[in-house]
Amino acid sequence: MRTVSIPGDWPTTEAQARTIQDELRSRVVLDEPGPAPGTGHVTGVDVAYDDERDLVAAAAVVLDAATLEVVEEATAVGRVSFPYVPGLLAFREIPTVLAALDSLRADPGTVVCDGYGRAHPRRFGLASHLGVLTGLPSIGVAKNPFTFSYEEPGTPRGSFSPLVEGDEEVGRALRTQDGVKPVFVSVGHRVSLDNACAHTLRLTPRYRLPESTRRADALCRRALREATVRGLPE
DNA sequence: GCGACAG
DNA sequence: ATCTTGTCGC
Repeated sequence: MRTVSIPGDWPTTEAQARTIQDELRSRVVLDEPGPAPGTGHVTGVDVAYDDERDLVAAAAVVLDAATLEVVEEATAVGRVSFPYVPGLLAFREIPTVLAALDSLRADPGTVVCDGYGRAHPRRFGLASHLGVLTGLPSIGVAKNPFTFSYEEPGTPRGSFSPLVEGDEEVGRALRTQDGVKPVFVSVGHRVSLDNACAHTLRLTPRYRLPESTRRADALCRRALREATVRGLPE
């Protein structure tokens, strides 16, 4: 497990963080379809917190996109780098997630985030931010619609409806299991919305949430427990 | 001004 | 996210 510190130039205020989002947003690539779903690698990333001890643990789990078998795992722990503010989640998660991704030997392929990409107040959620910083194709799969609205998709798995703000489509509410609450898919970087949904469906043969995020969730919690016991150096 | 609000 | 018991179901 790698240990990371907060970058020296990390934003301190919400205003600074929003300015960074506004600057980086222009680097998002939206006109690439991305890797064909079911080929290559897919990497789930997730983060767990211990606010008491000011600790954050991240995990990156690389899966074979065809078989969903684990190819490689990596974790990192550090100090919490930003408070939770809706719309600024990325500043809380990114340093540790990047460290976990960096310590991977395998090609991450497409990165699947637990949160949003384009479905964001400034169209630059965690998945977009991570995509721009790494250059990797990325998508966001969130458990909640946040401030966006949607019509209930049909009951069968695979049904979807647009996730909208006003008349702008920012993502999709996608049913990944029959009759189960949909997940909210949005594009991060270098992946089309159609392919983002296709990836999500391939990653959900059995459960509501993608195998990638389920694996990453379990792993970062384990990493947090170990870090809590051992503590962080210095 | 008040409430809502990814994780 | 995290705090938390039991409970229903495969």
